[in-house]
Amino acid sequence: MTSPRPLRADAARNRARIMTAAHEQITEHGPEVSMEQIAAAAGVAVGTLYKHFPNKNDLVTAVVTASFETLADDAEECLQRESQGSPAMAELTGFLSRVMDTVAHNHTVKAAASALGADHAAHPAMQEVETRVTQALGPLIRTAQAQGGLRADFTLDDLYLMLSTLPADQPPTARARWLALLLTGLTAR
Amino acid sequence: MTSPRPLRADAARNRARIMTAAHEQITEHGPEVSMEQIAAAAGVAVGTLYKHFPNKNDLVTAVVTASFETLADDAEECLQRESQGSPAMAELTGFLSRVMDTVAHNHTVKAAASALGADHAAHPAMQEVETRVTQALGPLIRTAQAQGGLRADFTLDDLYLMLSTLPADQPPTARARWLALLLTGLTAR
DNA sequence: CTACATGGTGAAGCATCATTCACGTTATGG
DNA sequence: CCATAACGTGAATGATGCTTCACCATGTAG
Repeated sequence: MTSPRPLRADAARNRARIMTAAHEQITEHGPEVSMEQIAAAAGVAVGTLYKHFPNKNDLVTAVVTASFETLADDAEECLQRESQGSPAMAELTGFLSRVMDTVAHNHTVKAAASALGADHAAHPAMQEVETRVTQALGPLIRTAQAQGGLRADFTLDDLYLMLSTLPADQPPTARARWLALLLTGLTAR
Repeated sequence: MTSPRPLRADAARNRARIMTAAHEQITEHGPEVSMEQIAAAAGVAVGTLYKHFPNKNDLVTAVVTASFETLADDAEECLQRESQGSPAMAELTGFLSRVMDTVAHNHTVKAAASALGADHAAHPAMQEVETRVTQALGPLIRTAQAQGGLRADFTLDDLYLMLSTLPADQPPTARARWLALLLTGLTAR
């Protein structure tokens, strides 16, 4: 269903190079890097990019979706640790804090984080990964509330809201302060 | 010091038209509107824009700085009302709330709000207006703390930080929720 | 009323980009 | 080793946008 033909050897290699290069370039310069620049970084010609992706938007989406998985992995590890005795609230704040710091110098994850909670109706791949995040973070939130660390009315949407407003271009001290202020509001009384 | 020559009549008229049109266009479409579009909206030719502003950036800055004044006015009115008996904390939250809602459909004020607290070393005009905001909001913060509504360690920089991370592209309910969560954290215990 | 500085015009110059395509290359099955 | 489908190439195309400039128009001082 996915692959009628196995994809030629060099084609597969180039595709991987393109993904890697695109990821690096977008991470560093944001989604507005030119196709030329991505091609150069990948060591291929522009035309090759279009042999693998119909247009720039699809390439960017592919890259963002892929690094989206990073977030899902992190979230699942949080749930994992929680099941081994770590306090749920600590895992949640750790997650938030890590994402915030990553987003500060990683445009790809920044795009991924602000895509969370948005309706990516068009991109089923994103839909799937978001489900992973949801299934990890949802239980974590409920546990944190049961354990009494997190205010009872806090929802997953609230978390996504926070992720979408992370102060990416602030200095580390300001970011830390931002998180601290918010956390005060999230703590159960 | 400011005007060696009084500026010709039609020139003054056009300058005003340009500012108005630029403001409207930037407010609606963001700072990335083309000079062509601004010129069209102002009813002048592109070249005329450059007779009044050396380049696009300077025009945008002028517009943003001007609508910056809106924020300063609002802040000063808050201080005014406070001095007439209104609770300082209420004025602060009102200010935050109004700015948040404005920013949601006004790209100009959005730019102005996120410029607050940044070091606009190059633009003395912005510097001045920021001083107005600072001198209105600073006392308001201190009063709110003295009256016991605002947490004691809250600073002006914190407020600027919040203003720079306002959730502009979220629906009204999400925005309200965001503010509510935040305010819980800002309230004195 | 006139001279001319000041202001206005918009086509043209440049850059930057995304995207295409006619053509050359190469992996791979037979 | 060959045939050929798959792949790679990069100059060309067309869109968009900022900025400039040679020329025209007009407000205004005298």
